[in-house]
Amino acid sequence: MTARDRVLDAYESLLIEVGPAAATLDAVSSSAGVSKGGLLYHFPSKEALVTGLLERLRRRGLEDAARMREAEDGAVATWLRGSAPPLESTSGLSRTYVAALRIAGGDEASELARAVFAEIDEGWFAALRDELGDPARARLVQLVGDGLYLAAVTGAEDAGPVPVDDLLAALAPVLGRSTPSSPDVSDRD
Amino acid sequence: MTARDRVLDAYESLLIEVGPAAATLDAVSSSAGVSKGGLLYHFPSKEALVTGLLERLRRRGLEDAARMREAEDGAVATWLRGSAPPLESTSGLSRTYVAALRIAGGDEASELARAVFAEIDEGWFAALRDELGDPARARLVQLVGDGLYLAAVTGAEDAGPVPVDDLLAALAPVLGRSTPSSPDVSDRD
DNA sequence: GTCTATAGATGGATAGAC
DNA sequence: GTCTATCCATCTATAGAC
Repeated sequence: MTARDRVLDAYESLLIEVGPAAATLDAVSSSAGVSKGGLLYHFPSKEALVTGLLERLRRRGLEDAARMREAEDGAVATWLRGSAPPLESTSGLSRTYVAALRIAGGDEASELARAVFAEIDEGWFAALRDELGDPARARLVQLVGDGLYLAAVTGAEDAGPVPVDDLLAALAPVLGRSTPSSPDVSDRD
Repeated sequence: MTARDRVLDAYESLLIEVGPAAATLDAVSSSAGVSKGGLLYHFPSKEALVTGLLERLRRRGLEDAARMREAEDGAVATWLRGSAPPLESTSGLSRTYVAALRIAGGDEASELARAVFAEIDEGWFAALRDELGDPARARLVQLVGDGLYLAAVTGAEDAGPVPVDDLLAALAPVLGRSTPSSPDVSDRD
């Protein structure tokens, strides 16, 4: 793994575990196993570090939206399941998303953050809309997933594993009879 | 208005508008129209300021849950409407909630923040559950509102006014026939 | 109760060796 | 490409006048 990625991983971890205030260049560099000077070679400023995180978020977010469209059990279930992130075990998008939420509205880079959030949210919304057929229900499902993400911000992880199945059951009247076992998806590779 | 409240108002505004990093004691005090020393008389430390904000959040949150139960158009509609906060015009709970979201997971006080969020979320959940009858649908509705709050974190305010009516319409199959025009609420003053 | 002035600590960033 | 050492700005908090 490249040093650049190790730095971003460490930055994410610190943002999630100790918060933005304690995610200093010193803390990030030592956590990543490089010196402060070494970090600043890869990211010439703290803003560059933030930008690097947001670029990673954008790439992973767009990839995720594409993956949702091809998921076996449908975009809706994939969306809700992915929105209830077990942050410890995940090393991918969920972690990056929650880390980025921590710095959203924090610094100068918030304009870029806003744009990236808007772009990937649009990608997710489009995937849900294309599966559900209409924008209103797509927006509804998206908001449920967003609500799950908010729990990561408020720190309500002690609420136990999120009952995604219960949510899908409660949503059933809205989703119609498009249960996960619908066989109308051609199997492509 | 007491100086203490003016300080908290200024702190909220700075958290929302410029973020936690720039919400320094200098900025808060000058924005509130007092000196730094004056601020530190009312709040002996920055942590005390954070605690003061969280106490205000707790009080307003519990009041809001009580108000939801008595609302004319029902707890669900009140919840969704209140979760789509026009931050500029509101001076009450929504503003405090979003401000607190900005510092959640930031400092040492995050343990208290977590507890306060959990408490008021429980109050909202109970109000929705008592109106809807079962916890699964209550949780679903609550998550939709939480999703609207997440937009305040990601900064997606340019998405236009949130179509609460569209959400209620899309949720109708879940909510059953408990339309807002139910006349079973006695008018008290 | 509110102010000014200042101490003490820490963060971001630069310079330059290796 | 990575390191150490250092500078400078800024933030929290204290001391003490009014």
